[in-house]
Amino acid sequence: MPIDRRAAYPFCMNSSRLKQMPGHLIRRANQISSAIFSEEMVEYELTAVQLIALATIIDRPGMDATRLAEYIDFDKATIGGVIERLERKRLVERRVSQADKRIKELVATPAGRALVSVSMPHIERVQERILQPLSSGEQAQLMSLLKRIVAGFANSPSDAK
Amino acid sequence: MPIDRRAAYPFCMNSSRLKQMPGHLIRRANQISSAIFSEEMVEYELTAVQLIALATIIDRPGMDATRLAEYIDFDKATIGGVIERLERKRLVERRVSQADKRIKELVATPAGRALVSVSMPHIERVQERILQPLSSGEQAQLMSLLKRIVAGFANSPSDAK
DNA sequence: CAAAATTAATATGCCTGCATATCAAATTTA
DNA sequence: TAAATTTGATATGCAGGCATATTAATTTTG
Repeated sequence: MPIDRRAAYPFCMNSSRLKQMPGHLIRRANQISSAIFSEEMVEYELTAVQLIALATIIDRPGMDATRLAEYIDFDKATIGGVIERLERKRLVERRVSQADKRIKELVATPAGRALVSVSMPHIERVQERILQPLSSGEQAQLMSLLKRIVAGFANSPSDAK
Repeated sequence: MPIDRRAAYPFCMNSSRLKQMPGHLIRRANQISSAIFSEEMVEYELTAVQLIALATIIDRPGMDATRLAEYIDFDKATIGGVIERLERKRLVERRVSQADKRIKELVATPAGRALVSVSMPHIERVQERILQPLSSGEQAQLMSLLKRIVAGFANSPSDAK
C-alpha cells in the first residue's frame, strides 16, 4: 500500500480528502436516504419528516409541538411549518388546550391514521434499500455505530436541534 | 432479552421504531455533524457546503459549476446559490469561458485560498469530534460502511443529487 | 447547412434547518 | 400579590436541497 503523504501533513488539504471525511459521507448518506424515501413514498406525497411527525402524533395523541420537536429531534423553529403542512393536508389537527392556553394539542385525523397505516410497508422498504449494499451483519454493525454516535451527542451543546 | 413482538408484525409501526431506523439515525448524524461544523467554524462564517465547494475550486481551478456539483454531489439547482454566496464574500470569481460562452469558469481568490488554509485544522477537528464516541477501530469500521453505502448508490437513479 | 437535441446557467416554488425575536400565557420569586 | 422569568407558538431571514422550467450557446443529425 502506498504511503499517503498527506496524512503526515494534516494542513495540506484537498477536495478528495474532504470527500472521504465523515461529515461528507454522512451528508451523502442522508441525501441517498431522502431520495429513496421520496421514491418509495411518491404516491403518498409525504416527506420523511412529515411521516415521523405524523406517526408520533398518532402514537402520543394530545402532545404539543415543543414536546414533539424534542422527541423526534427537530428544531423548534422547524416543527411549526411541518405541522402546518400536515394540517393543511387534513392529516392532523391543532386544538388549544383548556388547561394551558399557550399549548396546542396535536391529534391525527382518521385520514392521517389511514395514511400512516398504508405507507408502513413502504417505510420498511426504504430502510431495507438504504442498507442493501451491506451484508446483514454489517447492517447491524452500522446501525449500532450510528446509534452510539447519536446517543453520544444527545443533550450535548453540539446538538442544536 | 424480551421478544420484540413488533418485529413479527412489520405493519405495526410506532414512533420509537421509526426513531431507530437508518433513515432517522442518518438524519440525526447529519444534524450533529453540521452542528459541530458550525461550532468549529464559527469564526470563519463558512458552512460545510461552502467549504467543500471552495476547497474543490482551489484544487481544480477553472472548473465549471455543473462539474463542481457532480464532483461534490450537490444538486445542480443548489450549487448556483452556494457559488453566489462564495462570490459575494469575494472568495471565488466566475469568468465566462471564451471557448464556450455558456460556461463560467470558477477560480478562488487569494482570500479564498487563505481562508481554506487557515480553517483546515478546524475541519480536521470536526471529523474527530463527530467520531469521538467510537473507538478508533469502530471509527474505521463506520467510515468503511458509510463509504460502501455511498458507493453502492453512486450513479443510481435513487441518488438524486 | 438548418432543424433538433443537448448542455450550462439561472429562476421559481416548496420543504427542511436553524438562529433570533416577539407575544401571550403561565410559573416562579421577591 | 406584583414583578420577573419561563414557556409555547409563531414570525423573519438566511442556507441548503430538490423538482421543474426557461434561456442562450453549442453540438448533433437529417
